[in-house]
This record gives sequence, C-alpha cells and structure tokens, in this order.
Amino acid sequence: MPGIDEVARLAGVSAATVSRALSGRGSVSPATRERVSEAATELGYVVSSNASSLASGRTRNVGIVVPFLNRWFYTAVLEGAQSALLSHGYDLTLYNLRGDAERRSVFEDFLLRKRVDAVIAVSLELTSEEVARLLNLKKPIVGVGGPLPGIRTLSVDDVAISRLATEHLISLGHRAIAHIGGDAEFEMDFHVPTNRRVGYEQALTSAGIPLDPARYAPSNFSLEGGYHAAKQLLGDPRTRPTAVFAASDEMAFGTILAARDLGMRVPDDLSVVGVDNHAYAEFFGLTTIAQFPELQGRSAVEVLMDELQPHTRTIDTLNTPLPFELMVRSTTARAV
Amino acid sequence: MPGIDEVARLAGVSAATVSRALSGRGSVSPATRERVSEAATELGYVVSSNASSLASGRTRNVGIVVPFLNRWFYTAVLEGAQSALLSHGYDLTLYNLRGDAERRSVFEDFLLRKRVDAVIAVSLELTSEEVARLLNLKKPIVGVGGPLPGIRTLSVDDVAISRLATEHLISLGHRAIAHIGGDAEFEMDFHVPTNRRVGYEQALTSAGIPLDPARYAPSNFSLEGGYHAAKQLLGDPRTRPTAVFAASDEMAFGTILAARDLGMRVPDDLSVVGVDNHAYAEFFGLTTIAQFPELQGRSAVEVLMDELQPHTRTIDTLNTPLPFELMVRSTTARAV
DNA sequence: CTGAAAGCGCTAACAT
DNA sequence: ATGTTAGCGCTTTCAG
Repeated sequence: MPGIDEVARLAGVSAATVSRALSGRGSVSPATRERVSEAATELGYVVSSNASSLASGRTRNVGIVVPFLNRWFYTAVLEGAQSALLSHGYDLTLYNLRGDAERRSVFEDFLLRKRVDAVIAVSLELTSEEVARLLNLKKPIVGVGGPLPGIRTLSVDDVAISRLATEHLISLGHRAIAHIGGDAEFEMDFHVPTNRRVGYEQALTSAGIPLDPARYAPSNFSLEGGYHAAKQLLGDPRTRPTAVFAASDEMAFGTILAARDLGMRVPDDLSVVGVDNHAYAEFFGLTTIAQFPELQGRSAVEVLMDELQPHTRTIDTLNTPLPFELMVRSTTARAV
Repeated sequence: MPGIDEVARLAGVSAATVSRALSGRGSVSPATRERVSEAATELGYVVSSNASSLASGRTRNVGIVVPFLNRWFYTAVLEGAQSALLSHGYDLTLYNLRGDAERRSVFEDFLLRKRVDAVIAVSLELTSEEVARLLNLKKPIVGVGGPLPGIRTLSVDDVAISRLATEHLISLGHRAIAHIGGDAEFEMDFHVPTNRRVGYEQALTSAGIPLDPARYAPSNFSLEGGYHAAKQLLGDPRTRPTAVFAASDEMAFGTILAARDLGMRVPDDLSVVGVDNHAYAEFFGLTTIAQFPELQGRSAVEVLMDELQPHTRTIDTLNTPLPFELMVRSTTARAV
C-alpha cells in the first residue's frame, strides 16, 4: 500500500500537488495532472479515506437509515441511492433500525462518529428527539417517503396517487369501491396510509359516491394482510364491492388470491388496483400506480450532492415533483 | 462537538487515559474509567472514527458486497449481518454490484480506500482477478452462500438440502417427482442450482427411481420463472408428475399458481416443496427447507469478529455447519 | 496505572 | 501552478 509521498516522488512533485491532482480541488497544470495520475495507477495508489477525511472534514460517505430491509420499497430506494452515490464516488453506510436497542445506538452513537457527510432517512417516523439529534449533526439530511418535521423530504403525492387509482376505477363504471389501507399501528411508521385514504375518499366524493365505512379495511401492507382484509371485504355476496383499491401492491396480490379462493374472477367479478409497481405486479397482471422508488433514492442523492458540491449538479431533480404513473394491466375492467 | 481533550480536562486526566478508558484497550483504574465515562456522557462526546481509524489502523467498519438487493435472500443475510455488526459496534458499508461499471469501481477503488476492516461477500461469483484484489487487501474476508476459490465461505449443504426435500416427497409415496432448478445463465452467479440438482438426483437414485430429463425444468429462481417452468412440466396430463421440488420458494409459489391455473389442486393433485422459508411461505402453506439466511449473515460476522478481536468470541459458530430444517406445511401430501 | 510525545496519511492555508 | 508548513483528533509507544 503506497502512500501519497511515493506517488509524489515518482511523479516528481510534492504531496500537496498529488492531492490536488487526484482530488480535483485547486489548480494543477494538465501535464502534471497527467504525470500524477500515471504515477498513481502505476503504484496502485488509492487515497486513505480516513486520512483524507480527517484532514478535510469530508468523508465521501453517506448514511442511510431504513426501518426494515425486507420490504420491496426500501431495498428499491436503497438500490437507487447506492448506485447514485457510487457514481459520485461516495460510499454508503447502512443503518437498519429493526429493533429498539439498535435504534438507540444508531442515533446515540453511530451517526455521531463523524463517519458520514450526509444522511438519508427512508420512510421513517422519528421521535422529536431523534430528529433533534439528526439536525444536531449539522449535516445535510433528506427524507424519502414520509414527511419528517423540520427535515426536507422527497415524497410522492400520496393523495394524488390514490385519487388517480380510485378515479381509474370510477371511470370504468365502478361505484362499489372498497379500500384496503393501513391500520393504526402501521400508521406509526409510515403515515402514508392516511394520505392514501384521503385521496380515495376525495375521488369518491367528487364522483358523488357516498363514503361507506364498511368499504374500508385496515391492514398492514403485506400480502397476507391484504388477503385477510380482502376476504373480510368480499365475504358477503350481498355487500360485495365490484372493485378494490389496495394501498400497496402486496396487499393487492393478497386481494387477488382471496378473490380466487372465494370463486370470484379478476377482473370479471372484481377489479383490483394497487400502488407500487412491485416486481411481481407484471406477473399478476396488476393494474397499479408505479412510484419508482429507485428514482426516489437517486433523487435523494442528487439533493444531497447539490448541497455537498454545489456546482456539480447535472439535472434539476430539486424542484421536480416525484413522478408516478398509472400502469393499466389486466386486473381492472369495466363494471358489469 | 467536544474533542477528547475536553473530556480529559473535565475528568482531570490526560487524553491518553480517556482513549484507554473509552476503548477498553490498556489498563485504567476502575475509578478513573468511571470518571471518564461520566465526563464523556456529560459532554456528549463520541470519538471521531476517522481520527481513531487513522491512528489505530482499525476502522470498526466492514464492507459487504452483494450482487443484488432485490432478492429476499440477500436482504435477509444483510439484516443478520447488520444487526450483528451493530452489536459489536461496527458500521456496515454496502456495496451493491448491480452493473458492470459499478462492479469495476467497487473492486478497483472503493474497497481499497482502507475504509473497512473486513469484507463479507454474499453469493458472489467473482473473477479470479476480483478474488485477487480482495485477498490483496490483507483483510479478513468471508463468503456467504457460494464457494469462492481461496476464500473461506459459509454455505449450507445444498446437496443435503435438496436430498432432504426430495426424500420428503419420496416418503410420501411420490415417484413422479419433477425438479425446477436454475439454468445455465443463472449458474454464473450462484452455482447453487447444480448442487440442488445433484441432491435431487441422489435421492431419486437411492430410492431406485430412474432419472428422467423430462422431469427437469430450468428456470431463474423467480416467481414468474417458476410459474412458466411449472406450466411446462404440468401441461401434459399424461406425463404429469405428482410432485414438484422447486429449488427456491419463489419458484415454488409460481408452481402453486401454475397448478391452480391448470385446475390442479395442491396438495391433492400435486405436492410442492421449496427451499428458503421465504416470508411468504407460511401464507402459501408451503412445505419447504428453511435455510435461515439471517443467521448466515450473523455467523459471517462472528467469524470476522473472531479474527478481528480473537478473545471476544461468545459462541462457536466457526465449526458448526449451517443449519437447515424441513418445514412441513400443507403443500405436500401422500401420493394418491 | 497514567502522562508526554510522536505520529497515522492526508489536506489547506500561505507563500512563492 | 506548485511547494512548505501546520495541523485534523485520536492512539500508542515509552517513561515513570
């Protein structure tokens, strides 16, 4: 492992120049820069991130905090963020909060070690103390997926998404439209559910369809939860809805399976629409609202990079609202 | 952000003593240790990992390299590893290889920055050059899930797993047992498929059941892939198997859905067994072989910790073969 | 058991 | 554009 001095010697310059040439900060003549690069590759030199960080105060590393790993949405955001960071030359340190002890130590120790230049918080509901600790870092922070008080957040417009989903069903002639959303417990961590429900209700109201509490089933965003909620909703043939809007694709899959088990055909007897465009959505032919979580991760990184290195920005993701898109497949059809 | 000197001043000792007291290396009297800890908490002091790493050569950070994030197995391993690392006070830097450019820079730049004390490679098929680079780091490395030439690896016994799965079917009286495994392309990244097929064939042969190439369908370990492979296998009613052993739960789910679509009942007309104990397995009532990927991640960390801090080890995960377990649910039944 | 002193390997003024 | 000089904030000999 050669050090900067050996590169300097080989290139016939000082260590300072090597540093400048390799990092791109400060001016170096093209010729020297070239010689330095060659010397560096020849020796297989790679800067020691610790020494560099200590001296410069920059770590080229961002922390990303997620509540779980085992849900499709988080890993997709993570992939987007990871790949964007890599292309900017940044490392990504992962903090998974699954568990109270872990949660405490992440906020009270790990994030304070000055190992990160910035933090991305994914779909987290944080206590005010946790938010305070984050802000105390005096580092750029951006949230993805859920509004955090005092922290800038990238989120899709959940109300608009569910309005769109519901309007799609209405436009197909459905009026008996049920909704499977989140329950109180789930709300704690996401507060996405409420927004989705609001959009659903707005759409119904605009269409002059009265709201019916019996058409709402709380669930937990999982396949299994969706299955049980759907059974509940579809069980009574006299009150059966003709369409279900599920607040996540996984719950929509559960709904499709429940409908089959009840002998209903999708979409003939029941239309189903979800939200996410999950990896399985195409397989199930699920009509859904895509929300591009990878892009969300990517955008979060762009926002941070813009703060970290103000001139480097390529595209203006900062003021673009996050996109979503209705993907019409084969689980929705005209009401009979 | 207070520095070590302020803590030293408040505790009335030198910076060296603070360092010793807080890190646990070198001897400090209990009384002093106590005073130092108090001073540290009072000031909210947390060591700067960069300064510490630079001075000590230890980073308290391990890198984990995965080929994808969007498969259940990887995130499960990741969760296990993350949580184990956290409890040891280590950070986890994630490298996701999805893409050639990314792959190159991970191996040629990122891993060389001396930011990690050790590396975990998950289910990776590496070129010999990549392996060489890893070994060149002179850092502890452990693989999870696939044998890497020259690198110690933790893997379940895939042959034994699939022998068990197949024997379970045989013991239920099945003789027409099909297998859905990996295809050539997939083999590149995992080489798990071959082992699974070997176990399947061993079990059949031991039971005196002749192998039939028509009973094997290659696929790609996905739900969709399993679905199509199963349709192929089950399509002809005259040659239909009475049981299917799928090399992953996702493919098993696909098989179940394909069977339904063909009007077959599971397990009455068809028994299905998978491998993984995927999060959805219980929902589908799938009989499967659990392989505890979280534990695999956890064990990988224990192995590394054992090298990094030789005396600290709690349990002996080093010489224990990785466990797997047949979970009998409701997709397997006696052959009719 | 504790303190003083010498770096770890780089970067950032400040000169030139 | 480049070199010189101080550190960045800790850890670790080495003394005592």
